[in-house]
Amino acid sequence: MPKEKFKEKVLTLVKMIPKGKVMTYKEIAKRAGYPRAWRAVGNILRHSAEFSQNHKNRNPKIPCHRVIRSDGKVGGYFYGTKKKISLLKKEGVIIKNQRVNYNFN
DNA sequence: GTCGTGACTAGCC
DNA sequence: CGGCTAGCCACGA
Repeated sequence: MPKEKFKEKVLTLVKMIPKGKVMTYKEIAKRAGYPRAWRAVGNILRHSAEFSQNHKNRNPKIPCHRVIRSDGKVGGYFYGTKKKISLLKKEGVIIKNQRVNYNFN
C-alpha cells in the first residue's frame, strides 16, 4: 500500500464521517491500512487544512473537526481547538470538560 | 538523501 | 486521574 494511497484513503475516510459522529485518529489510520500511522494522519489532515486555506475553496473540503483523539480529548485543529469543540457541539457530539463522548455504532 | 517536527497513542510512575 | 517517555509514520526543509 503506497503512502500516497494512504493519504488519499485517510482523507476519504474523514470525508465519510457522518454528521454528529466522530472518529479517532487511530481508527482512521487502521482503516487506511497503517494501524500505527496516527501521527501521519494528524500531519496529513493538518497539511490538508493548510492547503485548503491556501487554495480557498477550490479543493474538496474535509470535515477535519470530526477527528478526535483516542483519549477522549478533542485533539488539535488548524483553526483552533475551541472552534473544533464548538462545531462538534453544534453537530450533536457530547463534550464534557473538553472530553468527547465518542461512540462507534 | 538525512534530519527534525507534529492535529497521536499506549504504557509506566 | 495526571504527567512523562518512547515509539511510529508521513512531510517539508
